Amino acid sequence: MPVVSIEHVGQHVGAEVTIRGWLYNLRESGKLLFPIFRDGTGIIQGVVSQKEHAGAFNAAKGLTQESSVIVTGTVRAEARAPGGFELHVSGVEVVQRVPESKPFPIQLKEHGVDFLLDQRHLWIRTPRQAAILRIRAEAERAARNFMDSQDYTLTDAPIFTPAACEGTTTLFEVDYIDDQKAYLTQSGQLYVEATAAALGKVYCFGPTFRAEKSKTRRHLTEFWMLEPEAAYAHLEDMMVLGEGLVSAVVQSVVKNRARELEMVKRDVSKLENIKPPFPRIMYDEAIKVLQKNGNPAKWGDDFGGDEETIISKEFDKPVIIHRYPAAMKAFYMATDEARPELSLSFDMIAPEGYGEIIGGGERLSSYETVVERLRKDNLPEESFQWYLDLRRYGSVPHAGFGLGLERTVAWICGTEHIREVIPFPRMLYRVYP
RNA sequence: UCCCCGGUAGCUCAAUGGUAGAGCAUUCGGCUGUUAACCGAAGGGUUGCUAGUUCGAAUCUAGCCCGGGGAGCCA
Repeated sequence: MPVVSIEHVGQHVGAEVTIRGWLYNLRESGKLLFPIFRDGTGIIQGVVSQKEHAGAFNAAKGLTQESSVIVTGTVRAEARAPGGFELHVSGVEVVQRVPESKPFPIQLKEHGVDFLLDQRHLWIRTPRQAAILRIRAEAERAARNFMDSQDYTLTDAPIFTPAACEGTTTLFEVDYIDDQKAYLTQSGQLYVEATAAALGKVYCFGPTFRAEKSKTRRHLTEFWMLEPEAAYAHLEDMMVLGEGLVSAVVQSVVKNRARELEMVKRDVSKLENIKPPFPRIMYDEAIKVLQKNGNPAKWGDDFGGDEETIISKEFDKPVIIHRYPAAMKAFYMATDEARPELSLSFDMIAPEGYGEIIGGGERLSSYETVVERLRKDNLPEESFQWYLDLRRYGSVPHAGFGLGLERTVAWICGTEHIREVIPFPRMLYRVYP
C-alpha cells in the first residue's frame, strides 16, 4: 500500500493509501468519526464508520489532538470535506498517544501572542505557520537561484567578528577563547568586499545579529540577510540588481506557493504586479513628498516608520530612495562627486508599511577617506587593518546592498509581525524556545 | 532608555468596592455527515508579586516583576 503525502492525495482517488502524520482535530457524531489528519504537507478529513471498520473506530475514538498516527484508507473526492478529498479510513495505528492529563496546548481557536511564542516549537505545527515557513523556504531558494543566475558566487561571511561593521552600540559581545572578546556579526558586508576583490561578483546569505533595544513589528535581534557585492559596480548596477532580486523572489513565491499564499489569505494581485522597473526617487524628492503630505520632515532628517509608510503609499511597488545625505550613512559609503553632501546610497521600501527591505550603495574606494571616516565614527582602526588592505592592494569602485529576508517574507505573506516568518524568532527579552 | 496598553481556571475572556463566572480544553454520557460540530453533566482559582487604604479589594493607591505596541536606531 503506497505511503502518500496529503498534498498529493488527489492523484490517488479511488485507491487505498497510507498516510503518516498526526491527528489535527477530531469531530465525533455517534457511530461516525471525522478525524482530521495532517502530515506537514496539508490536512485531510477522514471518515471512520463503526459499522464498517470497528477496529479503526475504536482506535480513533477519543484520540487526543496531535497524537501521532499511521492511517490507511480509500481516497474519495468529497464536496462536503474541507479540501475536496476525504479518506475513508479502514485502519488506524496510534504511534504515540498524547496523554489526556496533559493535552496539546494549542487549540483550534485564538491564542495570545505571549502564549504562542512560548509554544513556538508546537505553534509551527499549525497550518498557517507551516505555510509561512514554506513560503520563507521558497523565498530563500528563489533568492539564491537569482543571484546564481546573475553569476554571483556565494561566499559565506563569518559570524564571529573582531569589531563592528556599523554602529558599536548594537553589538552582541561573546567570550572567545582565552579571555579574548569577539562579536556576533551585524553584517557580512565588509567580508564580501574582500571576496568581491577576489572573485568579482559575490554574495553572502546568513544570520546577522543586532542588540538593538527595538520593540516593533519590524525588528528581530537575529535575522537573515542576503548581501551582494560586486567589484567595478556602481550605484545604478545595484538598484537594478535589487529590483531584479526582489521581483524574482516575489514571482517565484506567487508561482510555486499559491496554496500557501491562499492559506495566509494574501491578496495575490498585489504581488503579481511586482516586476521591474520599480519607482525611484532621490532623497530630495522624498522630503518633498513628505512635506506635501503634511509631514514635518526637513532636509537632513532620516526616515522613521511613519515617513517610510507615507512614501510607500504613493506607489504600488517597492520604491527606491537614493542619494541620502552622507552624514546619516555608514562610514564605508561613497559620496556623490556631483553633490558631495550626498552619498551614493539607496534604500528600497516595501509597500503596505513593511519598511526598508534593502539598504546599500557604492563603497568608498580611497584609503585616505576610509581612515578619515573610521576616525570620525570612533571605530577601532587596529581591528580594520585587514579592511584597509582592500584599499591598499588594487582598490576599485565597488557596490552592494543587504536584503532583509524576514521583512521581505513578512511583506510577501502579509503577516502582522516579522516574528512569524522565522522558525524560532529571537527578540528583545525573548530567546525561548 | 523613554511613552502608551495589559497581567483573573490549561487557553480566550467577563465580573468597577460586597459569596470569582462563561466558552473552549479535560473527564463521563448522547448523537450515522461533522465543518473551531452539537446536546447534557462533572472536576478545575493564592485574580503577576509586595505593601497600603477599607468593615470588606480581582476592582482603589504605591513600588516591583513579566508581556504587548510604538519612539529612537535599523534590515
